[in-house]
Amino acid sequence: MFGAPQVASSWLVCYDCMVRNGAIPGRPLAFGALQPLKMPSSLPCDSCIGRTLNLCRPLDDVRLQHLLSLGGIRHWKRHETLFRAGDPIGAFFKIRKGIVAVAHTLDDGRRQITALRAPGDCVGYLDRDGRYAFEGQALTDVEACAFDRRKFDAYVAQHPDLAAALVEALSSALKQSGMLSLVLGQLRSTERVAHFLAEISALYAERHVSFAQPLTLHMGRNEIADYLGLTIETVSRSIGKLKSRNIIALVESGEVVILDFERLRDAGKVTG
Amino acid sequence: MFGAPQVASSWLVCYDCMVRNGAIPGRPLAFGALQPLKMPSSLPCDSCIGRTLNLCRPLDDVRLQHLLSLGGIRHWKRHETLFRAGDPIGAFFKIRKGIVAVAHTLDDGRRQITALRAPGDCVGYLDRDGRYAFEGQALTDVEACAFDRRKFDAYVAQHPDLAAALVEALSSALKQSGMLSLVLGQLRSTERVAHFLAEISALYAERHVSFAQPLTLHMGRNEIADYLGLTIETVSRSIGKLKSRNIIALVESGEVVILDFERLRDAGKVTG
DNA sequence: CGGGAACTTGATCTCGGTCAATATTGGTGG
DNA sequence: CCACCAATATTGACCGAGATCAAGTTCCCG
Repeated sequence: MFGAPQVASSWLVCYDCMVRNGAIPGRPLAFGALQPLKMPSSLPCDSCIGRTLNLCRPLDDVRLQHLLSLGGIRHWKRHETLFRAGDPIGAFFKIRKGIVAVAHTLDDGRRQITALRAPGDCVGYLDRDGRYAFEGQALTDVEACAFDRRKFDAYVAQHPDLAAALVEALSSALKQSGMLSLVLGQLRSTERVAHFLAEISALYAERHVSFAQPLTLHMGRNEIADYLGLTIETVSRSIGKLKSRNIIALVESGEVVILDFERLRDAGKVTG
Repeated sequence: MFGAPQVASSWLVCYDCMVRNGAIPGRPLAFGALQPLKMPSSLPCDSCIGRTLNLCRPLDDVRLQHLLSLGGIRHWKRHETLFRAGDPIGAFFKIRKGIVAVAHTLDDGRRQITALRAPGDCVGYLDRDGRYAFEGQALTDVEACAFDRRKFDAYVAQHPDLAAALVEALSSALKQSGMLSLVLGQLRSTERVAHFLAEISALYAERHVSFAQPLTLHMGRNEIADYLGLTIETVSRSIGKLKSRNIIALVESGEVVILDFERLRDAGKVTG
């Protein structure tokens, strides 16, 4: 998908940069103004950082030297942990493939997923006294660039365009987080589930995780429940209600077909 | 005393900068390393911007010229609106005095306060298509620096230290927002109220809004309810429970005395 | 097939919402 | 300073959405 893995001098471009340039999954990429980046494929591409800044452009030698020292690409399997709340911060991550849940767990086991992050997003940036404020868990198999936090911060300090992109990313995350508070504080169970389905659908389409119906949720009922502040039983029942109203349908293997997008958005109230 | 024209060259320092330098309310300030800033008192001080960057230092002439064009200080009374969700973004605000609620209201009237902002914090930065994503309402009389958003963004682009501070501020806000999601999604009513009281107490102490017991909440029951995703009756009952457990006490005029900070934190679960 | 995990469905209970009745506070004018 | 009234807070009775507990059912993978 990113071109053949040619060890030492291949293309290496972020998923979201790819998307921005009109890539169609399974088809060869046409990058227009972009030029090939000469660097090992196991290292973060300029666009991985650049998108943290919405930039996608060739490297000069100096910048390349910096990049080589920042970090590299890593992989996680579904349900594995990228980082744990309270652990000393080592790296922060820019997702290339897969979905990551940012969550927090109470002593008694209650757990709240506070955000879902898709390709192009960053996770693991928030800290408290040098430790992760939340935990990051892979909801699917995940590929991400792992940046050494201190080196990255130093790098950002020298590249104002990167800082601007970081501000943009954080703003977007903060807006989404506020919307989640609205959902958790004000919506009824079925409204929450409807909102979730609409949100997931829009997110996956935007980030090219899933491209069409039927929609693969990539989340079990317990994960949906932890995201929406409900129990798995209530999630199941709410899905049942939406199904009986002919707003959605469940296809074999648990995938979801949205039959009436208009009414789904309507049932979800929050349009954000 | 010295006959100097006070109008155009008075001190002007952010509340939080003041606090950082050990100011005691009602007492003359002792600023230590700080030097007086020469600028009209109706304009934002360097530290208003600088703190957006944790800086507090004298201006050079060039920087002053920029500052003069960015915006000025404005005032709002309790319950007035700083900005409305959906309105085109004009300014963003750095609070000097008072408390601001960031909120979102659904068509049917349900309302969620998604954040509380105190002196030193910024509000009105989040947008959606050039419009405010949330509304900002004064919970007390408020004094804030209003910055023209476009000019400010341009200014930030030229001052990397400012961008870094903005990243810091947004990170902090995002962390708090995640904690609110945890509260709204997982805590029971009395736990939420306990958490709220502990949070408010810490916030006010840290930002020198209130300095001691009894604690003035600056929020009515309906505002607490909108923040915690509860009803005013439930808030009232939860306060009653904490009172009957001798964790808090209510003094005349509705102020709160925290009798047992340990048990209050404990009842609030989330320590963030 | 068989067995375990995930999902659905049903019965019951409980917390918090709703509706309603006071009680208290705060502001205004006499 | 007090009387009055509106706004806000407390308290009570009742109800319902969603949690909890408990079976079933389907799906998946060896």
